[in-house]
Amino acid sequence: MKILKSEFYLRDTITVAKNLLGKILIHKIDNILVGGKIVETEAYLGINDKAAHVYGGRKTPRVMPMYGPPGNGYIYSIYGKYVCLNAITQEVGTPQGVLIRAVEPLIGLKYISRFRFDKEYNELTKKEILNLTSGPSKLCLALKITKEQNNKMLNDELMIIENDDDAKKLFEIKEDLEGKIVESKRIGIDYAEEAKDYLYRFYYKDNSFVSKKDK
DNA sequence: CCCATGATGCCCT
DNA sequence: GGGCATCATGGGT
Repeated sequence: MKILKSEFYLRDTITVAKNLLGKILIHKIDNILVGGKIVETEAYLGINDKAAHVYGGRKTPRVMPMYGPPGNGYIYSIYGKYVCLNAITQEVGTPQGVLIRAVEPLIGLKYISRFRFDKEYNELTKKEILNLTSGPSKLCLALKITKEQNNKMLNDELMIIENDDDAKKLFEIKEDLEGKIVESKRIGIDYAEEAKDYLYRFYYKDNSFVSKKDK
């Protein structure tokens, strides 16, 4: 199992956002594993990006994990009851990152369905299956990602690994549903003026767990 | 299917 | 006190 190293995240953030597609997000909780393949991401380009939490160089307690090392995890709470996960890019002091917006559930489906809908996987409706991890906060609920993991490197309990032959075999990853990478506008940032139109969202055209597709 | 709306609490001003 | 990198629900089509 090859965990992505700091160097992976020490590249320009757009490149990292695109290259995170296809990688596998895994959460190890005691003795169980849950995880999925990343199928949708968004890049947030730091202090000059009006959509970013650190726009203008803000250094409030909430956003400090963004100033951490490449490969750090930034998990923030939003709308009262949800959280979202970012993988931090660039060197210490340069606060950029990639929001993980959707994954395809693969590992520990039994636990994922329990965490998300408190049901057995084979009792889920088709709609519920598609709703397991098709959004930035849905995937956190499904993989039991909480602020416990905030400001920790993504190479331990919460980690992102290569989707290589090893992983495919180990986790019995079947035929990949991907298609081309689509570049699109970021979601939920209407306040960001001209930055709201930047094409900083990336997703697999043919994957059904993407949160929102363009026409 | 699509769209509109309310929930809900932390974080910042 | 206002805003928020969201989600679930309910009604119309």
